[in-house]
Amino acid sequence: MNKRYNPFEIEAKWQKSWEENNNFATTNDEGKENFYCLEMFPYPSGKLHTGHLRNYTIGDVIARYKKANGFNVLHPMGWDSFGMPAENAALKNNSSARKWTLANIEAMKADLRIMGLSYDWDRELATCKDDYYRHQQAFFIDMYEKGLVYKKEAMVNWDPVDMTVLANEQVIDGKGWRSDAPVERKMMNQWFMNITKYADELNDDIKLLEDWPERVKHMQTNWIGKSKGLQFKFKVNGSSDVEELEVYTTRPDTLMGVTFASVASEHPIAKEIAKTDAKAADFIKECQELGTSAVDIETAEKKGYKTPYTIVHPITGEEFPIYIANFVLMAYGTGAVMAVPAHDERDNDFAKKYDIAIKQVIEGEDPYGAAGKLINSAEFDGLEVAEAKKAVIAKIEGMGLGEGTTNYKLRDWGISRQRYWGTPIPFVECESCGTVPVKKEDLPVKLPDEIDITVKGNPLASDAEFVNTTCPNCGAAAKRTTDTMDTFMDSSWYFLRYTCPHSENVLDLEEVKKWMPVDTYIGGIEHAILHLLYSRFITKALRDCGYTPAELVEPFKRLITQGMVIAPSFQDSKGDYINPVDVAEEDGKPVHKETGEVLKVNRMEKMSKSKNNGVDPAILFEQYGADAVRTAIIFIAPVEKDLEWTENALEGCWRFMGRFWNLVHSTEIDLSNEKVYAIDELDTKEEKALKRIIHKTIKRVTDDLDKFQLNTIVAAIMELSNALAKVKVTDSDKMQALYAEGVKTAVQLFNPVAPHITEELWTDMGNTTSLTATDWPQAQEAALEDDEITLVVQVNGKLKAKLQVSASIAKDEAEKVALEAVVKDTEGKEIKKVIYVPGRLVNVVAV
RNA sequence: GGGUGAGUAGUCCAAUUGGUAGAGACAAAGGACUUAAAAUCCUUCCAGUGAGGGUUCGAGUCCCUCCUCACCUACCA
Repeated sequence: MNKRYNPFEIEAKWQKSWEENNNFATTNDEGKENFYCLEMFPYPSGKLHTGHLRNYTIGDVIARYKKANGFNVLHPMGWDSFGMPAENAALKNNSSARKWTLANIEAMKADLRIMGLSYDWDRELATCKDDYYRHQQAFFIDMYEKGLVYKKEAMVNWDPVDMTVLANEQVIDGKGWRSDAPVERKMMNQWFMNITKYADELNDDIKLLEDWPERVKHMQTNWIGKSKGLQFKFKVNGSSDVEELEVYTTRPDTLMGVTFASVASEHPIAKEIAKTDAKAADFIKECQELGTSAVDIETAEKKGYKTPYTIVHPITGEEFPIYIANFVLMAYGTGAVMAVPAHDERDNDFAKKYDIAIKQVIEGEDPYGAAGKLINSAEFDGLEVAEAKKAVIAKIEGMGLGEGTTNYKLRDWGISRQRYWGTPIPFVECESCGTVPVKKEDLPVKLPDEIDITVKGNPLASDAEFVNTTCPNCGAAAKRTTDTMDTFMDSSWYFLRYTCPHSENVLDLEEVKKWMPVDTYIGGIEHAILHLLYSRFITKALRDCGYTPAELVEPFKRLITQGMVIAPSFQDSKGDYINPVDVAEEDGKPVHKETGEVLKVNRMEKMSKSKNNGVDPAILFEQYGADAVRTAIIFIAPVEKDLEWTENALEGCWRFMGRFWNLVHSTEIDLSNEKVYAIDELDTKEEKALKRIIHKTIKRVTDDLDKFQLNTIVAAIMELSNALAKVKVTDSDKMQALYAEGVKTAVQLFNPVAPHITEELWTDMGNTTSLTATDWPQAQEAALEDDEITLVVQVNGKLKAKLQVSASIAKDEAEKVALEAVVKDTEGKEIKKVIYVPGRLVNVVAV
């Protein structure tokens, strides 16, 4: 046979064939186990980037592998298709967010098709379509009725020119990103999800996530930020209106060391004082003008204002001043702190600055550590910190001033967005009935397909047809809620909907039971906190609304967080970033292809638009075909590590494709030979060695796939391929039969990574069924064992000799030959000990 | 400041989980083929595992200290 490798032809051919034969429809075979393989669905920006490429290739390898291993595999894809970019694009192009989004979906779907991914497209969903979001509206109403959704006043970033609410990332240096107007802080009525109600469960269940990366679990834990402490009230002197100040502390043991209190600038006490105290008002204003960016916070000086109010120590009755302090957060705890300068670094700095007393109450060298015995603490003297915490809490509880509590950093989730392109919140504002949910049978509250997006503020609010309705309760004229939902809501349950995308109900309980939890969820580390936390929350909330089975506590069994795709960036003398496609190498230096200018090379960093260091996957496919690109993506780096993109590595994979192709197409050996010899039927060393390589490769590839060590499977297949390439038509018949067996095996093993070339070769070898319907090869145990091993002989841990011995060598015999081999090295020494590791080595300890 | 992870040939990466540091690839050099080049094939070269200490018969792997880098998080009381 002599046929040239033409990836473009065969890839298109097989993609068409898989589609026509519906090869990746989710199967439901009885007696097969189910496997749910999911990659994070993309935002349809219109273009595939290398991050997607990596994500979906990894997922596809797993899905195809599981399918070959006899699982019913659910491997769906869809679109996270609401969100601001569509509105921005509509504004820019004077077109429609919907049309733009749908066109992008089609464009990206075409790109995905070129990658040769094994999706069940019948389950495709798009969050911007009402057959998806209507169900989200339905359970949102249920959650409202269960108290998991509520409205409250909350601070937002308000752009006074565009008359719109801005997300934090749209505020740049305190100004609106588009209007450039100074952003105002404004209280607005907003919708919230009561995620804090689940804080404890979300925190506890992290321990169930055995197959999640540790660091993601840490991030989740830190984000939830559970702490135990004491919340209690000080009596306040100096005011007729304020009688007490409630504080939260994680260090109740230091209560006796309190010498002042500090409150946030937004604290009611601060506001109270500001009414009559101009200096206090000024100070509060100053605090609020301070930016909230990380840099501002880092550089800001810690400042305070001493108020005329004092707290009364609950045990000693002493009075201490209350300060308004610019570093106290209203959002955490009670917005007020009992300050213990002897044992808290920040309080210490503050006390020194304002000349406040410092009272040490714990012995020991490290004042900020939490160990030691209490001193200067009256009745608590002599207690260890842990005991003292309990004692103080008990004391304060006994006095009726407060109680031991648990506190979380986690805040309730504000989901209101004053924008058009999102899921409408299905509520109506009625003058007489208030906030009323839309009746379920009237869902969906449909987002207008076309809308005047150029109006200031939320376009929905200007759409009379959308806004004006009747009250579901009393029938009177009423107005719809015009807020839409945070897109994180859309992505917090899509994985459930995939199990039953055509169901008339929110979810089909049986299907959810069948497929959930997701067996492997693959995505970028950037979603380690919010998306995963919200998804975990919504899964639990849906369970409590009866939509999912009670036993489904966590949505994702195994989480794979892929690393970023990184590349160096290039800059010319003007500082402009030059894309790698325009860079050539001359004398080891990067130069601009057109101008010839030598470019500055920056360090490796994530491919991004701003650094113009990304490569366009479409170009790669055009040049190398999907199989080579997929292989390179898998081969270059382990899944969870950053992938340093180089064209050279891709070229290497391209060359490998050619060599692999030649195993079938430039050999005289008969590949239709189906005779498979067992290891003990083989005669020569070479035959046995090749047999072993074949079966060891099966084992290695299989084991590595099970461990998600995907880069090494490519290396193993290359090794097998290299070994096979050495076989000649002049070799023995058995050798030639082994060649056929080996090539067949290699094709099967390589299929999850490079599905097109393997299908083609499989067919060319005379097979009539698709590889997608072929079982994974099984390693023959007998062929995994060597009959000879290299026995390493060490003296005092240092390598001295290597001996070829029988694999079944006995301990005594091994030690005997080893000692003989190192006679010279042990001469005149006393042999103290001989260590024997079966099948590996003998270590002689001699002094 | 806190947390997490990672440092192995010139480069990307392996190493049976405490047992010969090298599987695979890139790059480089030489050779074969070619009128020539590309492609292809063959051959060769290169580290003692970031530094130091410890445990052990034996450490890339475990423990401690330090350095560098990356990511996350941050006035969280």
